[in-house]
Amino acid sequence: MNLEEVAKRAGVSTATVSRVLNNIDVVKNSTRNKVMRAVSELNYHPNLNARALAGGKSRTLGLIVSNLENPFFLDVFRSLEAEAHSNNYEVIVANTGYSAEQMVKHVRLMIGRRVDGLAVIVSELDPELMRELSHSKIPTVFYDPGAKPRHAIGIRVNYRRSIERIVEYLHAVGHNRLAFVGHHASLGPISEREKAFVETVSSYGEQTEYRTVADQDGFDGGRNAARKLLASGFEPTAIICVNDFMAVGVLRELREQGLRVPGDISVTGFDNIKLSEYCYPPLTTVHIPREQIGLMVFQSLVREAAPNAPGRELVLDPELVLRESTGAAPAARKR
Amino acid sequence: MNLEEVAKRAGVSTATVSRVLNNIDVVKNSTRNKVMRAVSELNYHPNLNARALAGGKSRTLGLIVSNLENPFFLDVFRSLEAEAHSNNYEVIVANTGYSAEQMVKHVRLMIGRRVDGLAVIVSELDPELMRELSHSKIPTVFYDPGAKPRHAIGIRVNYRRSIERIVEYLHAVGHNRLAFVGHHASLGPISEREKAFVETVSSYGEQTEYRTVADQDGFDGGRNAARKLLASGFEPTAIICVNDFMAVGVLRELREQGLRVPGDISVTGFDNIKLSEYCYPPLTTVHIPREQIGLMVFQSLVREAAPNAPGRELVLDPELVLRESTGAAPAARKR
DNA sequence: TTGAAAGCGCTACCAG
DNA sequence: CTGGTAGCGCTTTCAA
Repeated sequence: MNLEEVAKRAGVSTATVSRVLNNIDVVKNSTRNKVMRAVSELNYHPNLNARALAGGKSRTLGLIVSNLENPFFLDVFRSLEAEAHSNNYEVIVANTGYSAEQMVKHVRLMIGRRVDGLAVIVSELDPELMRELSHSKIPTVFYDPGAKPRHAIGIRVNYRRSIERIVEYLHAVGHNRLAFVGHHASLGPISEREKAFVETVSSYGEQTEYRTVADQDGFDGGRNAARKLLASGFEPTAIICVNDFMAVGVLRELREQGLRVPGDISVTGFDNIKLSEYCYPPLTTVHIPREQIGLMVFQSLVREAAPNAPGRELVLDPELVLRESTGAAPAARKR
Repeated sequence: MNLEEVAKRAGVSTATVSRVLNNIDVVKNSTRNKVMRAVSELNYHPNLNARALAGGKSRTLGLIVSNLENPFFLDVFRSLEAEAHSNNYEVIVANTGYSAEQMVKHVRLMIGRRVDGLAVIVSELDPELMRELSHSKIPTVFYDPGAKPRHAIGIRVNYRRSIERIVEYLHAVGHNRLAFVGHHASLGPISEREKAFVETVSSYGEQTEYRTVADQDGFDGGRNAARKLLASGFEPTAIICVNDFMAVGVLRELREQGLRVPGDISVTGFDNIKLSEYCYPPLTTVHIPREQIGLMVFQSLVREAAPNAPGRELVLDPELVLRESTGAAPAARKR
């Protein structure tokens, strides 16, 4: 089924059918109707591949994320998609699962598909790959939630400040043995959150101890991290998690070891995903506006968008959300 | 950047480049190397749209689901994708959010993309749409997790039996006021789980009371459902949820109303998503093997697959997973 | 307002 | 083993 058959049936040329299908309003109304009828009678669906090829654009955006299982990424996807849809764009998601191999593969796929824009929200960015990408001339947005934005695109979440607020708050209510739970992909120099943690805690001087652990992103990873932490002999009064997703895993391990939250240990998350309200106890966390991120990503990818060009630079400041997973440090506890 | 430029650079014809890129092993090794070099020097990425157009196939599968936020669907996606990848296929997901409009839109999009196969795992199947789809000649698998499989494709989860097992178990430990929490999309005649619930409970006769409620799929929906249920005056000894996702919402509402689980009320989920182990208390649920579903979907879509054709029909039987969210009915409680 | 025709980049068939 | 070339289905001038 193709344009030609439709054209034949409607008694017009393929050019005219194309015009009708693309809402080019030079077509006489009666002609348009004939075409429309033929289209529906034949149950015709334009071949998008041919369209993209001939037209040189796909009205499709690509989004590559590290872990769709983590609601943070899913939320960004949904928000990007919502914005895209209302601008008549589509978005294709790809999940790397933190694998560099998958990352390469999906980037190439996106290039192969000739997406009109690509958003890369991952932690495993390889410089070589970035070159390959920029070489492709596809408008791209990099956003590494575990690090500072690579290419200035006007989105900046102040992770450092967020962590500071968490630590300050905990310190204020008496916590002096803090632990940070990160995930592997956020280790190393790129981990803004972890760095911020270490620096902030260090600034309190000797009387405040800290430790960091890491495992995979996810429930299991959080649980393992907590287990390792507790097995290490360090007895934290509070555990700061790199995200809510892992925090839920941490909560479980604490529960199983008979530790009360926040009675014995306070726990904080990060992102403020829906689950952070529904887990037990509900998590104290930092709200990261995924909707805004999706919106900004769209706007920076699609030039034609940005209706009233809102400054292009948006710094998202932390908003601490206090819930039941945190409280005052246990008064007297052996060191 | 296209085949021709690569061909020119390598000093061969486009046909040869194409052969190399497609691993057609008639190419002399030295020639292949020249081409490979040109490809990487030019940072060439084949245009997949052109490829699909010319080749008549995309090696891409489409998957449409109701609610990616519900880990059940995400798991099916990941499993389908894993299987697809290992067979050199790609999969594109689309989320309807239970909206019929989105459903139509995405089906058309998939047809437009000329996917080589389409899996539709939703609750909002419209007969008209199904006609449109079958007209498109794209191999399709329908699988409605809330109903019985439409097109026999060899996957069948025995939902009825699963619900029966849950109810029997609860009844055996003394529960006699049961409630079912469903979601809107699973209402009506298509809701196998709800029907099974009603019928099973009814079979216990007068001494066992029951009620059903429904709300949106999700944490909030579960919570609302629980709230409505409790506000109705009915005092269930156990709440059977259509899936784990909603069950977590139910748990929260019970907690906020000061009801203990399972002390005052037992709660069950369905699917056995990861979260069911991590919520509090961990959910008694029924394990639904998403990995198998993804695998079967792939095999029924891609004929060339199914290496040792495993019978094509797989009935997945329920496996009850007992955890802490259920227990004996509270001994003496006012009716 | 409409039609004819030249590509878009690639595959696959036919020769050689 | 390699090249030439006819499409794949659609968009987009250019003319009429």
